[in-house]
Amino acid sequence: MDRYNFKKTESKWQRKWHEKELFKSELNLSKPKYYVLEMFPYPSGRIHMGHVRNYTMGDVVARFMKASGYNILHPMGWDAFGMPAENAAMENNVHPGDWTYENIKDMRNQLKPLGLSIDWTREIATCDPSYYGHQQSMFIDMLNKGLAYRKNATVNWDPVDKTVLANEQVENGLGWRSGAVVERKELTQWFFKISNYSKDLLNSLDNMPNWPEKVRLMQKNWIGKSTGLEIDFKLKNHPKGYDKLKVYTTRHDTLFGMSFAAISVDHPLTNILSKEDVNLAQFVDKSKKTATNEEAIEKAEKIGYKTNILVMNPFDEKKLFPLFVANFVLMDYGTGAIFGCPAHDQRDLDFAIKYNLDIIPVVCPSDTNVEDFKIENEAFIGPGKLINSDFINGLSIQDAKKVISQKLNGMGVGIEKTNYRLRDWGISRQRYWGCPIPVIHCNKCGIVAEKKENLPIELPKDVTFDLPGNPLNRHKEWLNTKCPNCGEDSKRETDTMDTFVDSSWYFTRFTSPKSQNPTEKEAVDYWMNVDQYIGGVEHAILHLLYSRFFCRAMFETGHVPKKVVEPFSSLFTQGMVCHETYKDDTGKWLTPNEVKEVKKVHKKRSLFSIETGKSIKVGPSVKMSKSKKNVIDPEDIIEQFGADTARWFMMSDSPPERDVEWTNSGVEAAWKHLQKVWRISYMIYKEGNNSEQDKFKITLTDNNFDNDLLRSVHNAIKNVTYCLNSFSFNKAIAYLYELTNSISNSKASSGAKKYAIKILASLMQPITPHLSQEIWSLYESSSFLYEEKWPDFIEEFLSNNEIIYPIQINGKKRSEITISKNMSNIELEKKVLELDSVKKFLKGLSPKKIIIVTGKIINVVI
RNA sequence: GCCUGCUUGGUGGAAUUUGGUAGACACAAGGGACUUAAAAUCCCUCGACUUAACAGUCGUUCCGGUUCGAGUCCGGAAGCGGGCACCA
Repeated sequence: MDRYNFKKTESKWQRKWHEKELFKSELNLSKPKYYVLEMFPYPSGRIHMGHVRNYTMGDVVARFMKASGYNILHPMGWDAFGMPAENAAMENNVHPGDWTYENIKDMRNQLKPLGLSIDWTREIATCDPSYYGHQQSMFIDMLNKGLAYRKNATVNWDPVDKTVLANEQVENGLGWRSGAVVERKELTQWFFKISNYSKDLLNSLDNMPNWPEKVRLMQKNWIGKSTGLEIDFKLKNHPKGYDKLKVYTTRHDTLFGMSFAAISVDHPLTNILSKEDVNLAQFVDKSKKTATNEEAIEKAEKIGYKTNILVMNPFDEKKLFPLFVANFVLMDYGTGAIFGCPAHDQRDLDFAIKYNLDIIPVVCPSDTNVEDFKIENEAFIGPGKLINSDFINGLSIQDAKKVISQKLNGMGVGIEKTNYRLRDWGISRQRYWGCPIPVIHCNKCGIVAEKKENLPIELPKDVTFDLPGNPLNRHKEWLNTKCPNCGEDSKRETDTMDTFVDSSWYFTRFTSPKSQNPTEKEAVDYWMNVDQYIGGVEHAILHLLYSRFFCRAMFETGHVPKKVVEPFSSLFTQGMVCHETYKDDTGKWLTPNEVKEVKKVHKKRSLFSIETGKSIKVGPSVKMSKSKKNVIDPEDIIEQFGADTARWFMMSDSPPERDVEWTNSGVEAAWKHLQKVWRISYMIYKEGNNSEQDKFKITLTDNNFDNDLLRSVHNAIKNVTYCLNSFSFNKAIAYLYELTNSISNSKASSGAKKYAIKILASLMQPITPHLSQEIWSLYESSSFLYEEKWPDFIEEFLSNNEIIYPIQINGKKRSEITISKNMSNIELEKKVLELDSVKKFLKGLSPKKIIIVTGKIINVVI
């Protein structure tokens, strides 16, 4: 018998599928559609195991839904703009475009041997002018609708390289190349008005049952709706024309616990004051030497600068509080100013202790005496009754808020406001390798959109990366242009778009990838929405939220129908692929290929370096990454074991939403199992004569071996179908193991086994398409299993007439009983009490209670 | 720091729906069959402790609660991971 030759078989079927254009999607209004999409990859040049896992999952879904009768769209593209290409350009003196397209070619070649059912005719790359030109056109539409605008924002500024840094390029507050202390710098930048949709983006989350709860929760918190009060505080010693300070608070009930106020270092008042106050200016400079990300700001020591300005309590203008400029007050949230109530806010408390400010408790927990209630190092944020608070004493927090709000409102200094944490989306990047923002700066007309007939504004090819900063700023020919409005000399915008813009609409472009417009009505109406979107949980907030916003903008500018405002009907977030880490005696990381394991002795593993022969320390299993060298190259695995083995292993064992650990033994087990499936398939094929399969009737007979096999087969169909529908690929595989073992141990007739093995091949097809097709073709030489219908299970074959009940005594399993299905509960109780194993515990007494959960369990309470 | 999730044998995990037999299915390990031998394959054992055996006690990160019954529900703690707006 032939050993299963995966190399020959896999390439044979891939070739045939390609020749038949099996995976090409056609719009067909008479058929229900199903759009499967995995998050498209960044073309780094090498696929990794995370890709294998992601794309196999999508492929399993696509093939399963195809068999279930849907018209499938399953495309692939490249998220091709971004920083790595520019870094490569700087390091290796290659053009980012050449580098990117070379990588795309390599990755496509690595992806294809996986045998994915992808329609490659729809492939797109976001760095292609035929893609980003449409993005520019939609930007202009958004500009005209007021959804794109300019305002000042802070960036990470490297004062040595004189360039803007991404957050990931800031390491411990220092620029990654120069090592200089990074500063915050203000630039005028382009923004999308996502804040227009805060409410809608939040509320719609409640109508998305097929998104993971945790993703929706994270987005809710990110959008961060709060209801509070905007209070105008009167100031004393204020600069001219600045007699009021607007503060937003959600805790106006604690107003009488106030002991200071603070404004952001970026607050307009700070700017005014620091012109007169050298020390304040220094403080501001010092505070701005932090990266722009929230984590750095939050973790930095909370410091403040006391100004001469005093803030008045609106109810008692004799009560005056110092105004600080503080580094932890964010200009982007609320009004950029707070009032501090140290007793009931941890940050305020830390600040008050540091600057020796009053700490007045104003909310007392109801189970504590006012005299005993003390605030020490921990602020009290729980519920309680108001104390030390004049006319609101004794009220609940809720009621106190109401009273304060009404009073201040009546005085004309307070207004209730709903606030969102969500900020407008800053899309400007001072970089070359991104989609150019299609506007022109004219001295006469100001900001003017490029004419649509001039799109795409292509990136100039002849650029160099030998100087810091954006090469577009140095490219005179590209930079200088005529104003589309008045024809005068003017300059192009040199900012390019955030790559999240590229990935915010690619899924709509797949529906008509070659259209002369961003989308094509008929195609986008038919194919959208994405029925199943699959990708990493690290995209839970930004990518997914931006896409939801962008689709709303596309709807308002007429590019998609209304339903597309929520483009992803179901979302699945998959876990990462992990591997052990290895370090040698010098602390250097080693790749799994550089390590050899000698046979275990008494469960102790010993590993040594192939190169030096010295022993190796095994570290924890973490996400595969180049830096820790714990990577397995999918190409090697496919070469050694074939795509089906890689696919099978990736889907087995770990549930898809969790991390999976790559182990050699796991892959080998997968490989052995697929060999076994082939072996028994081939043996069964050779058994008896092949017209015997026609003689086998799918019905219960007096052949009990056949009946048992039939039961196994139909249970497997039921379970595998259920598992594939619910993304439980690991469980589906467990059931496939079970069915394989049943067939292999069965003494059924050869006709029954032939029937069983064909079902097995069908059920395995989504996961191991090549092997399954090869088995299928033993019997059905001319048909593609991909196009065959999914098998249905037949209820009457699922079980026999007996049922086994476990019996508990006081909730502990002590015995079991086998009875016929239709026995009454009264009869059952009697039988149970007659059992020796039950009598033993009863000791002649009668039980207090017998609980029978039909079909599940019996509990005897003594 | 803030938001969010996860934790079950030596290992990955299973226990669907509304709380109902903890350890399915695999891996590793140990033993055996076949073989001159090896590879491959097949069979058996496999949470811990007690016991000659029957059987029993404990056991789902930890502490506490609800229940006839808790891996599952509630309250608290610890450990590990993801995100934090310019990585993609």
